[in-house]
Amino acid sequence: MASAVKIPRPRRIPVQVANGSRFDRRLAEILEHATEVFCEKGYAGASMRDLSRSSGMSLAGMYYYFESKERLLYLIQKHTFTTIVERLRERLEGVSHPEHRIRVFILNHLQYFLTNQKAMKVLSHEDDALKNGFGAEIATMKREYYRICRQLMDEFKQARNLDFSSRMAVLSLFGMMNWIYTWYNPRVDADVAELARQMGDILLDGICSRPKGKRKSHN
Amino acid sequence: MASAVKIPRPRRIPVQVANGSRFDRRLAEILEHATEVFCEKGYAGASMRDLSRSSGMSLAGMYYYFESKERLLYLIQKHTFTTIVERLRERLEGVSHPEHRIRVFILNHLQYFLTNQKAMKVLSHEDDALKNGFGAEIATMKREYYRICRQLMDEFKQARNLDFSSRMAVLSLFGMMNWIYTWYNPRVDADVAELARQMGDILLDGICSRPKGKRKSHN
DNA sequence: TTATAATTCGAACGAACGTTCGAATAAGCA
DNA sequence: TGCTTATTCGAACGTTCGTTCGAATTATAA
Repeated sequence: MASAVKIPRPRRIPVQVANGSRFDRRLAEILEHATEVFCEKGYAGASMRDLSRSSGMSLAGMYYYFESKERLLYLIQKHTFTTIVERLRERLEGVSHPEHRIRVFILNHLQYFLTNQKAMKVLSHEDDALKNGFGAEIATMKREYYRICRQLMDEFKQARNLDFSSRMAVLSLFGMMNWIYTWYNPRVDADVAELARQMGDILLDGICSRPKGKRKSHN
Repeated sequence: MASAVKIPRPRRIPVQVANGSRFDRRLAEILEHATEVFCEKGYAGASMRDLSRSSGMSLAGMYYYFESKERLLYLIQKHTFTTIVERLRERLEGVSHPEHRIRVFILNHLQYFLTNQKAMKVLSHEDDALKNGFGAEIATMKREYYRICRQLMDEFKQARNLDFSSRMAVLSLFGMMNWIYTWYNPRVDADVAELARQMGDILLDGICSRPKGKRKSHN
């Protein structure tokens, strides 16, 4: 028998093996806890030791599930984004009225934002923490999400024969919605549906009151 | 002659001695460069070595001007806030028409935001990086700024006999305005004055279309 | 010039960082 | 039961972190 020769282990092949495997479930748990910590301390401010403590796993053990802290953030952001876009597509399916479609968009965004407040804060707050490859993919998803909203806005504009900057309207809407994590307090503020309605009102009435070719004077 | 006895130096008394002294000017320079670095890397992500490199001063030399990295962030945020509120007060002085007063607020905010984009990003992005004492003071200034805007909104509401949530209106407005640092591109987007006008239109028309006691139906 | 105060810096401190390694344990299947 | 693979971990790695110290340098005023 030959003396024991060290065979190099094939490390870290998995990353996403089966669907709902033990590995996947544990990884999902870690992502959930990590999201909370990233939300509280920010990406750079959260140490791997913080993250391991929060999910009750040893520091070294974490690296069995992902190869770096950056990759962990990437996994969180990707999962968050994928989910929100997926839900949006489902909800838009049966709705054809342009105004309703925008209202569906707003409701979906706010609903997801408020039930996954931590994840969304991480997503909107740490959007430039990822370098090169990772960052580019997330940025693409973000652009796609913007594109969807922009298209809804254009359809609305055309249907009503209105004249306003879709870009401004979409970006203002995102601003209103994404800022919510800084102030929302369930004991003071209305529920999601009412909030979505109010923001929809502000936006839609705001852009509606300037019909094509006319300019309201402000004196 | 007595042997040389070390007299403990009175370290770090200054912090803000005279107005426009050499010390103050150099400190202002450091703050300016540090703002840029904080903006790019975030508070936690920017190291004291990054900060010292950016202002061309040695690492140790920085500590002559402030006693900790946290205090440096505090100085930046305080200066930014003080300036923006100061300018706002000046500009509101001669204006009495409620709608105009809100438009002045928006213009002032956006103007300061776009000319001091970096500082404002640091201000809105790192608002929970400061601990306890420092954080509390900045939070107070923020509340005061919110209060001013809220009051303008209430006056407008009363003057026009409207019915809407001032809180929602103010926070939506802040959202629209503060989100701007994520998208503004001077080569694509309108100038500040036009931008302020458009955001003012969206907000004011949006909240105006629901007169007291009435509810527009959305079908 | 000389004495004093203001400013700057190289070098180092201990602590915390992200990551790695090989051994130890648990799970799954024969 | 044993064998194999999947999972977990303590201990350590080299680096970088924020901060400090005392000495060196520069400005100020006599």
